[in-house]
Amino acid sequence: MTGTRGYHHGDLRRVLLAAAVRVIEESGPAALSLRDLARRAGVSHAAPAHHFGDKSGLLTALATEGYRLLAEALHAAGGDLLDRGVAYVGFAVDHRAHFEVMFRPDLYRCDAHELVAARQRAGDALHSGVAALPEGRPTAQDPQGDALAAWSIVHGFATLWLSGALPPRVGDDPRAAARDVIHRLFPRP
Amino acid sequence: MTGTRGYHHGDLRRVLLAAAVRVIEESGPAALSLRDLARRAGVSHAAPAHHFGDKSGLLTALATEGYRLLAEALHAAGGDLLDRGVAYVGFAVDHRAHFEVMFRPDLYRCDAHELVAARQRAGDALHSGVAALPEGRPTAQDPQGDALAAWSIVHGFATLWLSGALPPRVGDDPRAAARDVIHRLFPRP
DNA sequence: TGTACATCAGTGAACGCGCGTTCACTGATGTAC
DNA sequence: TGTACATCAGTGAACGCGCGTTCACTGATGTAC
Repeated sequence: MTGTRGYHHGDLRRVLLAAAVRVIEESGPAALSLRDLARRAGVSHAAPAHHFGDKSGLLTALATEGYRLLAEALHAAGGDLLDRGVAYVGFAVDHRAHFEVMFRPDLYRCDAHELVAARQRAGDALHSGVAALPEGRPTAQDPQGDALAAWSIVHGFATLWLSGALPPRVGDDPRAAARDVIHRLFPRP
Repeated sequence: MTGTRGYHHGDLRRVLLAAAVRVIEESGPAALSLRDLARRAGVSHAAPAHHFGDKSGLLTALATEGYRLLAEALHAAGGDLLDRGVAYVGFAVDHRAHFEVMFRPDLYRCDAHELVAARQRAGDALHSGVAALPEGRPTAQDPQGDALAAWSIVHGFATLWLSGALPPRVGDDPRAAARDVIHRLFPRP
């Protein structure tokens, strides 16, 4: 809050996570170092270890936060599958650092309790959208197959968008472009 | 060929690239170091610089090789879009190190001449599959939209598969699972 | 209201490590004559 | 067939750097009495 701070930072954990997001957005997770984060937070280089133990502890916290944010975003999008798909892409674009770390299980501890729970909740939100598809569709007898196809197409679009591999023709509105792509998988009558 | 080698290695460039593939498959591109590659090749640590200049030079060569292999794989799959999609996923699974580097443009020099050419050829192979779709389809008036959707769904499936995010239920045959997923995007009459 | 004490967050010096890069060198190979 | 020379691939010692980790410490905060 105030410019000067005392011996105790007060909010260091949150500040370190925010700094990590900034670093990853700029240079990717490989460029992350605890010393650099401490420098950015204006704190001694040994301080981060107090909160996260080590680097993979910090990334575990970041991935957990990411799964929570994703679950929230999916729920906020409502029950329609198309909207949920767009929300998935929107999450990836708005939180690219979280998104990138979440799908790099080698970077963090995948079996951490809080992380497992958050991931489960996000997965449920993903699947319950497919259950809401109109009945009488050709593939209605295999909703899990539909869920996998839906996940693939939104995840692929988001990944390609973030890597900058898409041609300029696609435009600069990821949500609109994603909506069109998803619509081809689940056409409306 | 023989166990002993003289002062000159003879095939160091190729051996270094192969070692890089192994390292990336084991630990990801972040774990790559020129000194480690030299060690694995049984060569002094300064030798790699002779062939690649620096690390991003080596990764540029690796990405270029990747785009060449992808273009080959797509052409070898024939003209059918479904088969090309399956081939894309097969390439990603069989050459995960190449695949991973190719879509991390921050790791290499994207404007290198050979790389640009190879990427162009792979992109053409991807698009010409969509052109071969049967006419009279609902979205036939927008083949570029179809191409983007197809690319998204195969890229997403491949990425999810490689990251280990897919549930066990999907099985252990990525090509078969990919075929089913792509089929939902382009159903056969 | 005041004092004593436990707890916790952050400090700063020290360590060893692997890395990339540089540079003068040396051994092997090929070519010209 | 032999010699001289240019070229190139690989060597090995040296450098400085940023990193993670450890550890005894110190300052701030909260609680018990």
